[in-house]
Amino acid sequence: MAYRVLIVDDEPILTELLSTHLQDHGYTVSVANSSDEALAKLNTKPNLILLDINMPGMDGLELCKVIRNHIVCPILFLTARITEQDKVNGLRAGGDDYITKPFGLQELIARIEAHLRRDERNNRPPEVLTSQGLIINLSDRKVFWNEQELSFSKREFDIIEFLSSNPNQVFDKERIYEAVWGYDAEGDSSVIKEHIRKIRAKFMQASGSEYIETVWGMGYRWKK
Amino acid sequence: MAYRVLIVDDEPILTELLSTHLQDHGYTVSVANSSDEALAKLNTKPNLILLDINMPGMDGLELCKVIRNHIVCPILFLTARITEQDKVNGLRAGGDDYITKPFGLQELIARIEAHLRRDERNNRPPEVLTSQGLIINLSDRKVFWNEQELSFSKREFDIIEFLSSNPNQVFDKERIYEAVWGYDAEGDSSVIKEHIRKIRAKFMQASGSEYIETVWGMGYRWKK
DNA sequence: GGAGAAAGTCAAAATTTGGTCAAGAATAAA
DNA sequence: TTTATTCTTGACCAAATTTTGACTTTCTCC
Repeated sequence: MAYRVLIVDDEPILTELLSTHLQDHGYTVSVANSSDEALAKLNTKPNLILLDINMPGMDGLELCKVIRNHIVCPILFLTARITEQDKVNGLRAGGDDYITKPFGLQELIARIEAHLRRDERNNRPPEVLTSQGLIINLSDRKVFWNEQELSFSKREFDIIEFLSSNPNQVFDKERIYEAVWGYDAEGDSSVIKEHIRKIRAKFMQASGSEYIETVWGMGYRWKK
Repeated sequence: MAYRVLIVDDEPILTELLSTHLQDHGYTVSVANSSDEALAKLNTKPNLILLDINMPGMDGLELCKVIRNHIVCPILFLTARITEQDKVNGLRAGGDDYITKPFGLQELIARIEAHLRRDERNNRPPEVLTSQGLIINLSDRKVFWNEQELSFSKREFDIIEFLSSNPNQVFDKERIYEAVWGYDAEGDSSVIKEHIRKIRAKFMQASGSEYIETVWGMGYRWKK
């Protein structure tokens, strides 16, 4: 899905140029040539906003504060001024970065990408990032080994989730059973060894590592 | 030291019954027949709270939230209701477990013990640091001599845990056996000398020190 | 020093535990 | 419905641990 960028600047020549360039790089672009227009176009829910500081009427700093009341996304100021005081004002207003005119289009793209990446990371659901290469995304319930996605059944993922969220701690089968099946579940906690076997097999095939360690007589632990 | 349990229920017959039963099992019990009384009795610093959900005035869920602002300990709800929604509400309010009326006293004791055990484990200081170089990590159940990890079986570790947590104190074999195997375990406490031998051998090989000292005719002590 | 009790040693037996497998039961998908 | 997937169970094996008992050593006290 393409990222949406909102460009706010009162110089049509510049906005046209930027718009074309960003579209060439795969972005979906909205353009606003005034503050009012910008506010009206917030409903496009941009992933990132490029904002000119010098505009007639409500200027970029003011606009930035207003925008912040509505949505959370990276806001990059486009500006000619670049005093220390300007930076402070911009950050106070809720901006994320400055790009001084004139700027290279390459640089602009690079900055935009950097901010989108960071934003994505911040808003990303909590992940357990274990040893390099392995990503366990708890809210999507997905596991990646490098680029490859490993598929686990519900119970399997539940066990992985519980153990990997408490790395290095040993949990006996009763405790795991209680955590995954529910404290009031009835049944034999020996099912766990079967699930553990399946989990290990999948990890082993993909990554060559088992991740779950047996502590004899005690239970299992997630080896980080 | 006996665990302290606070029972909060507006039915005197029930609280009386529970109180007696828990006392028989060695617990120190406080009883509150109302929410107000319960709050007043928090200063007994209970290790665990049994809380009736259905009470006049502030109900158990509300009370639970309030209690959570004061102390951290397992809170078990006593309840007749048991819908899925109730569980969610209870957990949201900060409860740890549900026990539905009517319940067996056996089960109650078992649940209480399970929670106390877990609580103790979670609140345990992460590691015992004995003489330089030796690290005994109780929650991970790992022992390090400098960088090297020493491996111990369950019983071995349990013995090390018990002794090293009470350094310099002498315990006779009966006492150690009771602490590690359980007060109601049957068997010959002479097994201990064999385990001690194994433990000593492992420590000796790695560190050149035995750590466990024999006090002739008395028992063993952890030499710090 | 010697008797007797307590602790240490050792190897083998007994038990417990975890891993594996196959098949049946339950659940979800088509 | 059929089909496929997942979950659970029980049996079996292998490995690791725990216990046992016979034996030796060490210590204490007379």
